[in-house]
Amino acid sequence: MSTKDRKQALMAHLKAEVLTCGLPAGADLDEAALSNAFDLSRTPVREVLRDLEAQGYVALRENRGAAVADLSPAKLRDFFLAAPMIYAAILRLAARNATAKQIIALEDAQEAFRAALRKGSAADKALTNVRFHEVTGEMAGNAYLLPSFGRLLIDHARIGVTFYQPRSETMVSNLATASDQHDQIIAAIRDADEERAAELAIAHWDLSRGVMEIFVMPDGLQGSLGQTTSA
Amino acid sequence: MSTKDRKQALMAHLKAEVLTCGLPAGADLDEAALSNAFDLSRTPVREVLRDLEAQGYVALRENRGAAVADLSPAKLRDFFLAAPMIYAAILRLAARNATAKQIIALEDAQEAFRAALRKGSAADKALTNVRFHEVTGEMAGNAYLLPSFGRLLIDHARIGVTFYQPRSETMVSNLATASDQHDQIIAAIRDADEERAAELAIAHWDLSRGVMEIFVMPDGLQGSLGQTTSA
DNA sequence: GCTTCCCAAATTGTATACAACATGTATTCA
DNA sequence: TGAATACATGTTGTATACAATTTGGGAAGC
Repeated sequence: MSTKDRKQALMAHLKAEVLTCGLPAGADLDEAALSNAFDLSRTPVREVLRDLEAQGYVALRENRGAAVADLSPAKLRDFFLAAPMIYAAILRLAARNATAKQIIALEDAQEAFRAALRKGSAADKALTNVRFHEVTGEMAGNAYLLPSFGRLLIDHARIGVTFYQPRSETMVSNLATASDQHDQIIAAIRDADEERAAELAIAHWDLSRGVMEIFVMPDGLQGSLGQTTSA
Repeated sequence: MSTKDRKQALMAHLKAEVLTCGLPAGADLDEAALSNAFDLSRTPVREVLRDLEAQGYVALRENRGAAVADLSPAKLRDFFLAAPMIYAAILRLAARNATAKQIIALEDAQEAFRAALRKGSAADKALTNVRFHEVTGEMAGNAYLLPSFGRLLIDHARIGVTFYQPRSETMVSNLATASDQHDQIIAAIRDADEERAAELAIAHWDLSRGVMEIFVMPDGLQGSLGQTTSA
């Protein structure tokens, strides 16, 4: 296994851990630990961390190492503002530009997502969902939109981790709806129907927004004031 | 002068050179040369180059060093597609969120731009113009839009270098119009008039588009077919 | 004369040693 | 007892040495 492979393995590992909140927002990353865990010297490890910072996965603090990018309320607000516009633009361009090979890749991604829904872990669901949207980004292929889209996908996945651990009937049905929307998105792209693709982007994102609202504003706990027992 | 300062100097130098096309698109960057020019070892130089890649200034090719990011026709097309949407969103958010201090910074940037128009070099004009728009980006302050906006600004500056070396009456008048639009943008932001700010974004960008069309499709050369003398 | 292959030189990528900085602890003095 | 400072420890940033890969030129073969 060459150093290049180990470097890519480190990259993939950290990406997956961040996306699935295996490494929660704000978690410190130790260069030395990563070095010997992946059998690399600190130099390439630091390069990987810089790359991940560029893509929005981690934050580097001067003389104080790397940490998983945080998700402050202010950042969530930014997310809600930017996501619909960017996503609609991405799907519109995807419908305009997708190649036959890319459409097959999208169908494959959707198949993997469905498989994860049936029998995968929460992490599998989050990662396969991200993969589906990444393919739409590749279809759009706009060098100026992709950096923003990538960052949206990262935090979309992290917020949605709750989504993929369905605790309520509503969430189970939301997951099924999301999968259906993926199918409709594929159809719109195959038909090169830009308007429909843009509409579906908004709809798909509205669904996620509902989930996120549950995440931010969960149902109040049962019980009277003064009760302090847990379970 | 500490190493940190020299590192920042290298960063600033390369950014300015790329923005003003002192280093043209595609130009190779030599790590070793930069190292002893700025009295740094190759390690921090490489880190700077990676940062610049993340921001869209340069491209790193596997085992073949860094080069100034190119400006292919395909990328220009991406630019024309994404710029109006992103820029309108940025100015809309700027009008919504700008603080008093930021408005002063924007006025200062505009003053510097005007000064450059009067008696600055083409590079000064390009850099002060970029600075003006960077301030609007800071005002918008949206973590998801800024990466895209930054890349647009880089290539906007590079395409516009021709713009800031006015060779024709049309271009001189365009420059004056651009400056006027900056003033109107400041006013819209000060009034927190989002709609007006978004309109001005489109108008300001349409002006630039005209310049770029001249850039891409200049007037045909005079002279008959078969002439081969130059000057 | 042209192509192909191989080697040398240069450049990029990695490892390690060293320097600078930050953090936590213990000791000392008020 | 409390606070402040000095020091020890660990972590980050930089320099340099080394390995691997690319590139250009020259010699050999067709």
